[in-house]
Amino acid sequence: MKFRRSRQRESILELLRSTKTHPTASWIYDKLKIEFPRLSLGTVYRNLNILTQQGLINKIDCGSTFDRYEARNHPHYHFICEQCGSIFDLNTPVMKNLNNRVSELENITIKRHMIEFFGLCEKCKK
Amino acid sequence: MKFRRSRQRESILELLRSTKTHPTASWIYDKLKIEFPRLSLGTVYRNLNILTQQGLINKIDCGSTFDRYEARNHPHYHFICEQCGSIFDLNTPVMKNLNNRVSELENITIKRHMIEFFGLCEKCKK
DNA sequence: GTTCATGCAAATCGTTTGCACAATG
DNA sequence: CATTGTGCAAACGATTTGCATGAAC
Repeated sequence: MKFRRSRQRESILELLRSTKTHPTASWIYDKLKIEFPRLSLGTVYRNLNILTQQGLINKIDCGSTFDRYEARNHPHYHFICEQCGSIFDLNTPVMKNLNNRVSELENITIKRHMIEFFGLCEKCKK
Repeated sequence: MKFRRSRQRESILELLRSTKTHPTASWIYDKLKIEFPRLSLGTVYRNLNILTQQGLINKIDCGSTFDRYEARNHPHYHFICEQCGSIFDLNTPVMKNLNNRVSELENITIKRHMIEFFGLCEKCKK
């Protein structure tokens, strides 16, 4: 796939680079509506996908478009297969002191954390 | 809010407790359709929300129903405010050896990981 | 018998897509 | 001029909700 330049896409990238927040598509749409009065949300989504493909921006996701549930038993981390999307519980011990360590470093109060590890599961590795 | 018991809700909890997978609502729906032929997806969703409220199950999420984007610069972790949903980049150094450590422990190949810390941000703390 | 839960269908919301036209190289 | 990007509107898929009926306490 070959990409051409477009003023819309360049403005989206510029806008994302200029902010420390983690915008949603509609936030971007609202901002750029001033520069491009005829802009459509579809264009924003299309360009966000292209920029992600190009590795110029990151989409913050958990590896699934579905809500997923689990019966709470004990704290644990997750391993998510990048190919098939399966989620596995890990036995790796939870870092209990991590919240406190980071709280001190950042000067905020952290109550909990989640870690997702990504890679290929047994089946997809073959 | 007061909750009554319902056979549907109890079966959903039982099902979630009996599996090591991380089911979606429709997977649960399919399984329970045998026991409750008139079951509706709405009921599954309602009960999943109630069970989550009661703390009996976990919903695996990243703190946002919107896709969020950021311009990639350097690896970092995220802090997410449990109240307002804001996402902040942390300066805490990334644990480069974590992938390898966990890979050895679990005997799988981990390529990357994400950490989200949760708590209350400056504004919401007040 | 009052309140909560259910089934059903319609509505909602974020995101994607088909199409005709405009912009890029 | 061949191809990619745009705006617009319709479609999509996961989740939620309104309503009349049924179950729980």
